[in-house]
Amino acid sequence: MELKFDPSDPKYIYVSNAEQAINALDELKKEKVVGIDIEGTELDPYSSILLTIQISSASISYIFDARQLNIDGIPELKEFLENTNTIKLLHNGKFDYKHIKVNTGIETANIYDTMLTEVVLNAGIGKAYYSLKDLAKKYAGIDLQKDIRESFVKMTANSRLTEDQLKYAALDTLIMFPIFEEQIKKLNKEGLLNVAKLEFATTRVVGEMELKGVHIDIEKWKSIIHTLSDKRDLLASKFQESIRPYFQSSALDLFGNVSDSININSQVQLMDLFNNKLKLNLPSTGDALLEAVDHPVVKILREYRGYEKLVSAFGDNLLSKINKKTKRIHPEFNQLGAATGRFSCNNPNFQQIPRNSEEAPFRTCFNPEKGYKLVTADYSSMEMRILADLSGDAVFIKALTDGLDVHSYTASLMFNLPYTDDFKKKYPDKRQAAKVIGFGLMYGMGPASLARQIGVTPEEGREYLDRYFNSYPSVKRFLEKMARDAVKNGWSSTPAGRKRWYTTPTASDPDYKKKIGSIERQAKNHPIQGTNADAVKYALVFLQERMKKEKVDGSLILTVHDEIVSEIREDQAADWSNIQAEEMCRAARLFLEKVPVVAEPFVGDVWEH
DNA sequence: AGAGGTGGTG
DNA sequence: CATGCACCACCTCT
Repeated sequence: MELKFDPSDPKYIYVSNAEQAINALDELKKEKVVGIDIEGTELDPYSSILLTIQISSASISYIFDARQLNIDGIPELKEFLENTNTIKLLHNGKFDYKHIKVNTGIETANIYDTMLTEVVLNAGIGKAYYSLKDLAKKYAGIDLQKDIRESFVKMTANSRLTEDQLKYAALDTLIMFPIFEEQIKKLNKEGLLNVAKLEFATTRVVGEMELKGVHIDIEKWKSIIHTLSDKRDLLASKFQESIRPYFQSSALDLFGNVSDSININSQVQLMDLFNNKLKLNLPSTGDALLEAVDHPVVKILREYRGYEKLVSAFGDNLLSKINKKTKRIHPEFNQLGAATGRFSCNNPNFQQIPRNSEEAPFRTCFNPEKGYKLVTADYSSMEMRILADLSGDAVFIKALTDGLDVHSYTASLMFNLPYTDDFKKKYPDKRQAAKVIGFGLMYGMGPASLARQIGVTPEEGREYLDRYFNSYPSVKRFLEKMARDAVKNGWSSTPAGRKRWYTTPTASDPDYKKKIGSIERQAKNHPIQGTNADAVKYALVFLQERMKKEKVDGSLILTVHDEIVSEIREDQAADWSNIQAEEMCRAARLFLEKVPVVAEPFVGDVWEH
């Protein structure tokens, strides 16, 4: 591969007035592909000063000084960045998209993202080697020096950029060309071009979602946490009292209070208490085990843990994430957070906020801005529908098409009972067993854990599985084929073409069977979970386009695996809720043709459904 | 700093 | 022989 630039002395032109900008854009308009990067003073787009926008051809980078230029007075720049003709190479384009949008209002379009591409090309393997520095090394053999990046933090609205800073800024755009060339070849070879395009389209939507953030009722949140932490503290004291007899010393602390005998949060100290003092002989302190232990100390601990979990994981920390400028929380969405193609979320993780309960109605604290509503829609039993469709099982599909209560119907097949409207009431245990299998199979569950969950012997668990598979023979064939192919090929794929790779163990590996088993389970799950993810991503893209087209005053704000939440102006919310469900179904139907797809919309003043 | 345990979500 | 997918946050301990 031939480089069109000198990594040690990259060519650039510094652009600081309108005339230079227009000349630069005239040159750039001739290119089919450009590289784009920004430099700013901070990671948070709302508090960062945008210093430069670098746009480059394969050989020269134009460094637009965003502080010197009156960007509103150069409509050519907006036209260029928003055009859909020029391919814009970016690395983690979501970041640049957000900074450019907040600082200039420009919505960068037609993104090719070198980072997302690398993750798509390596899903399931080689975790966390996706920085621009890694890719420069891997694809062009170039060592990028990143230490200059820190110097941008100290910049102000007036300070001059140094030669070193400008060269660094230029190189970050130029370096993406050789990476792009090589990645495109791989995308084509692996049939991943369409998946990559889906990710590129999604990344702008995710950028907008992160910029919008989520509104929170701070007082309500504080009040819930306050109540929960009081209860927790009370239980902690009760715990210490109840174990004191087992400890000899009751030392006083500096303030004359009786000090705690053990740290209630330490599993080491709990194990000592359980086994040496209480003689309970427990292998661990997990709740699944403690559930079956009939001892007052254990009962208090379990109750304590319930509150401790909520207070520590969802307490004050979440409030510290409220953005000073926007007064909203801006969680970070990683659109390729899971090897299956699913999103993950952090800072904070909105995908693990507890579901509303009487005592801890956390989700009701997330509400719309005044004059707006939250519109929530989730796919109904999506993964089950995917399994039915992909396996092509005629009986399973018919049950879904006829709108039956699938778990009851499955149980009726398994146990040779008539399917009736009151089946759930008449045979709750049988229905429950069918339900557990229905879900467990999608994770590659075996007879032992099935038996554990429904409280039967392993032999009976095996029999239940057989009965299930006899009812839906194609499901069995489908899952086994997924497992077999993944072990044979070293990868699995969703119908959309999204791949996940596996590191197959060598025959001499002592854990060979265990590892193969793990691959088989992952491969059974991947097309199911991955297709759900593919559908949600298409839905996000469709929804964003539709919102713009219909001039709806609102934003997408959250996605939680099979759910999408938007914040919509009051008078438009009802209509939009139907559109949202409709677009989600349209997205899913790209992959599911044999089963009906259902998305249930809900309009409300808080996050719930 | 990183691992392991525990537990919240879909 | 063992055998449930995908995450992230907080805690303790080394």
